[in-house]
Formats: sequence, structure tokens, C-alpha cells
Amino acid sequence: MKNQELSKIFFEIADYLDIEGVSFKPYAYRKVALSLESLKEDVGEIYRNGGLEALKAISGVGEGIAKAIEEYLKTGKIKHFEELKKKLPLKLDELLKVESLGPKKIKVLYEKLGVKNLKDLEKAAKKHKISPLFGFGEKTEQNILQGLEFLKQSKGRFLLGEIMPTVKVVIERLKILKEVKEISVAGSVRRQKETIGDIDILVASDKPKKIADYFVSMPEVEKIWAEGATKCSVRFKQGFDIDLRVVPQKSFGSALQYFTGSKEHNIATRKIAIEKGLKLSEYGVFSGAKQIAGKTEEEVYKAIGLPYIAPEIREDDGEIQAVLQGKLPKLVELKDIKGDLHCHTNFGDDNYKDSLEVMYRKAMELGYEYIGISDHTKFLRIENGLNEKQLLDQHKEIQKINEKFNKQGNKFRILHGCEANVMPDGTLDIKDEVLEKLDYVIVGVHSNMKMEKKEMTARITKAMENPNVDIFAHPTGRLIGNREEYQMDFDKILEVAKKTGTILEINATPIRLDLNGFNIRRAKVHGVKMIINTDSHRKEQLDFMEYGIGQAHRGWAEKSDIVNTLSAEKLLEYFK
DNA sequence: GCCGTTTTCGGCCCGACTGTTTTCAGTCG
Repeated sequence: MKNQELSKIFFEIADYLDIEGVSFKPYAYRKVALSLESLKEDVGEIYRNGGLEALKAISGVGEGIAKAIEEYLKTGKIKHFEELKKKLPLKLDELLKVESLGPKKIKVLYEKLGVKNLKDLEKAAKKHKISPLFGFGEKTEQNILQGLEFLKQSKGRFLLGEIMPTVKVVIERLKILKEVKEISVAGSVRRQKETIGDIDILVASDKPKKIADYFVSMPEVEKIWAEGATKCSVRFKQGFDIDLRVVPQKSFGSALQYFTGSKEHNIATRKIAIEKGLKLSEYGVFSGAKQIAGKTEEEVYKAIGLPYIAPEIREDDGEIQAVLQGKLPKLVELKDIKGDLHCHTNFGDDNYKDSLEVMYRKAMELGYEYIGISDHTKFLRIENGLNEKQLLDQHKEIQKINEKFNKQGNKFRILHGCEANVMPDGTLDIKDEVLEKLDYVIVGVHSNMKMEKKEMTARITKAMENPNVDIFAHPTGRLIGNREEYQMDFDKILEVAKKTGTILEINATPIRLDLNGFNIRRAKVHGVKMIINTDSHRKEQLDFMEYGIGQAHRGWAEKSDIVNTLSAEKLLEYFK
């Protein structure tokens, strides 16, 4: 897809134009870059089918940018961009990551000192060549060195699942203080983004000092970046930063809306406020000097004429238009989930996994109506995958337990499946006559992940066409920050999933989150059903469900899109 | 460069903080 390439180029053009001091155009280029980033159809395809006019139908694309896209599709280059690069041969993306450096300062550093990249920058700062420059000073030079150090040290972004437990503990502790009237996490954590830069926590109170003092004295705090009554910023020993902000209760809703973002969503909502003759900021909704809303988020949205919009879809990615047309989705909730169908046990395995009993008891504790046991199959030696005979033995054992439940009048039941391996030729590693006997069959790719796009697509579609197959696990295979998605034609996969009734998994394991919000939305558009599973190997992991729900929200999924909101009976019928 | 239930021209989100040029431009979120 050329979409991502073009998106990256337009972001860079925006940066270059910023440097040149051009106004407003950078905004236009960034808008196009963002809409290309999340565009579902391939721009090349759009252009082939409808030419320049079709390109102009893309949000933010007008005459000029349509021509630039055309040029890129035809020649692989955009002359305007090449000229900009030639004029200012800089590693712009890396320089802009340095805290306290923006386009204007980068330009000066290049013109006066010839700084082109991070190495040049570090050299110049260490030799104290920066502080004498006009507009710079001692402090700026130090900030640059600190920024460089931070870039080197920073382990980058953290997984949502890595930081969420800490967020909960911090909020629970703060809640105990009687001065805390309201509290919520904000920022990308609240939007359930799959990776997190830093954590924002917002509190409503009239006694900010007390709360700030308590916060910075928490035992996990390693370093205090900033300490004030209304804003504190600390580094936790685990390596991430937490910002705490305290606001008066009358502004809590507007502040929460503001600090939750996304930035793009905020811009869109502020524009709507302006259209209505109002002003929206973190302090409230104002009509002239008079505050007309701000205590709660619901109130803020209502004041600017919108219904409440869930944090996870606040990306200015169509949610505003959907709201205006009354087409906002009613998102699936954690309480709608009736069971988890991708769970492993220690059957035939003396490893680190929990036993069947431990797993189903935990599922009961969670209030589920059923749990599905789907152990690995024989090809996966490292996981002690089960062979045909073991699967049948396990089936008998599970039947016995279900009978016992039945006698006790316990409605809970265990469904039995497996997680079979899709071999490179698209066949499975377990015989069909055994698969037939199970309640359901999950398949996944666990080997030869670097196949060519065409072969991988054929491999997966062949597996989905097997009538015994119900669920395709972790469909793109990506591991966040670790492994790319498989090369495959995802639209084709969606088409075949729809045709064969194959359910795509939303795998809730924090490093997977696969499908993610973006792909969930694509699947929903294709009418493909999905299931949220945790892929648990131990009982605590059953709690990962919340991260799957988070992605489902980001993908606009409703209860009817997710099959494990069905009763066991209905679900089994669906599998048939 | 884009866009229009007011617009084909005149706008494009808002406020805080920082450092430095001591009145405000640049950067950040």
C-alpha cells in the first residue's frame, strides 16, 4: 500500500514547511497525512478507478495534493518534496524528537552551525556552540543535552498492559484521600491506545497541594521532573512518567475531555463550539465570559450539541460525522462477555500453565457462563502440543466435568476446542475426523511467518475454507514493537472470512492486541464476526479481557459483532 | 493547501510555560 508511504512524506513536507515559516499549509498536509494513515482503500487503487477526481474525494485532499499523489504514483517521487530535502538536507524526524527543539530552532542550528542530525547536535551542544546563538541561551543548551539523553535512555513507548496495573494502583491510593472529589486517568491510556508514552491522571479538588505532596512521595517515584500544586510530573521506577493534574471540580469534565484528547478530536470539538458561538477549553464551555458547562464530560458534549462520545473513539476519525448523523455505535461492554474461548491448560504438559480446574474456577469467578479450552496441537513441540489421541482423552475428561456440573444444577459449562496449526500449505496438523468431534476449532499461524504475500494469503484462506475451522487466532501475527504483521492480503482474508463464516479473533494479550482497533473496524465494515479471547496460559491472564474490549471499542465494535456475547447454546449453534 | 446549512475568499484550536530578545516567539500538550 502506498498510503503509508505517502502519509509519511506529507508529514515530512509539513515539517519542512514549518521550518520555512509557511503558515497553514503544514496543517493541511498533516490533515491529509492523518487521513491517508487510516484510509482503508489503497490510494493507487482509488486513482486507477477514478483518477484525480476520486483522489479529491479523500478527506483533506484538494487540487494540489491530488496532483502530488498522482505524481508519486506515476514517478515514485514528488518534486516539491525532493526540492525541500535538497534545500534543507536534515534528519528532520529525529531532530524534532528532541525535547525543546522545534522547527524554528532547528533552522537556526542548521544555518549557523550546520547541524543536520542528532550527532551534529550533540557535538555542538557539548562544545557550547549553541548558547551564544541569538535566541538561545545556557538553559536551552542544557535542555537540548537533556533531551538527547532522554532519547537515548527512553525505552520508547510502553504496552498498555504493562502500565495499566500501576495506573489502577495509583488511582486507588489517591481515591482514599478525602480531598479527592473526582479522579480519572486521561490521555492515551483512557483512549486505550496499544502503546503509551506517558500517563496522565486528573483529579478534582480544592486542596491541590495536599494531593500533590502525597503523589510525589509515593515509594515508586524515582525522580521528580516538576512539582507544583496543580501539576506534578514524576518518573516511576518502572521507567515511565506519570503526570498528575489537579483542577477545580467545576472544570473537571472539560479538563478530562481536554486531557483525554486526542488532539485531533479536541480540535474538531472546539471548532463545533465556535460554530455555535461558544468557546471550549480545558476550563469549560463559555458563552462570552460566562461558563455554561464543564463539571462533567457529558455536560460539555451536551453544551456543544453532541451526545457523549466514548474516549476510545475520540480520534477525529469519523466519530464526529457519525454523531451528527445519529450513527454512533453502541459499543460492546465487558459485562456483555459471556466466556473466553482461547484458554490453555497444562494437559499433557508439566510446564508453567495452570490446570483445567484452576482455569475454569477463575472463569466462574469472573461471572462467565462458559470457558473454552483450546490447547496447542502436536506440531507445536515447544508448547507440548496435543496429538489426536490426547485431544480425544481431554474431550472425555471435559464431558465428565460438564456432566457433573449438570447434576449439580450448575449452568456453567466447558467448551472444548483446540488451537491447531496452519501448516505452510494451508492444511492443519490434526485430522479432520478428530476436529469434527470438538465443539469448535481455532487455527493459528505459528511457523514460517515470513512467507510471500501471495502464498501466505493462500495458506490462510485454505485453512479458513476447512469446514471444521471456526476461529482464526491472532490474525495478523504482529507482536507490538517486536514483529511485523504477516505479509498478506487482509482484504482478501476478510472476504473469505465473510464467505466461510470464519470468526476473526481479537486477541487480548497485551503484546498482541491482534486484531487491533484499526483492523477491527475494517472487519466490521466487511460484516465479519469477531471474538474477544485472552489466549490465557495462566489464570491471571483471563483478566486481559479488558484490553481486548479496549481494542474492540477503538474498532467501533458492537455487541452484535462479537460472538462471545452469545450464550453457550447460541454460540455452539453458530459454530455448526 | 483546503474548505463552506453563513462562505469560492478569508479563515485555519487554545492556553501555559519557558527562556530570553524584558515584551513575546517558540514549543508543548
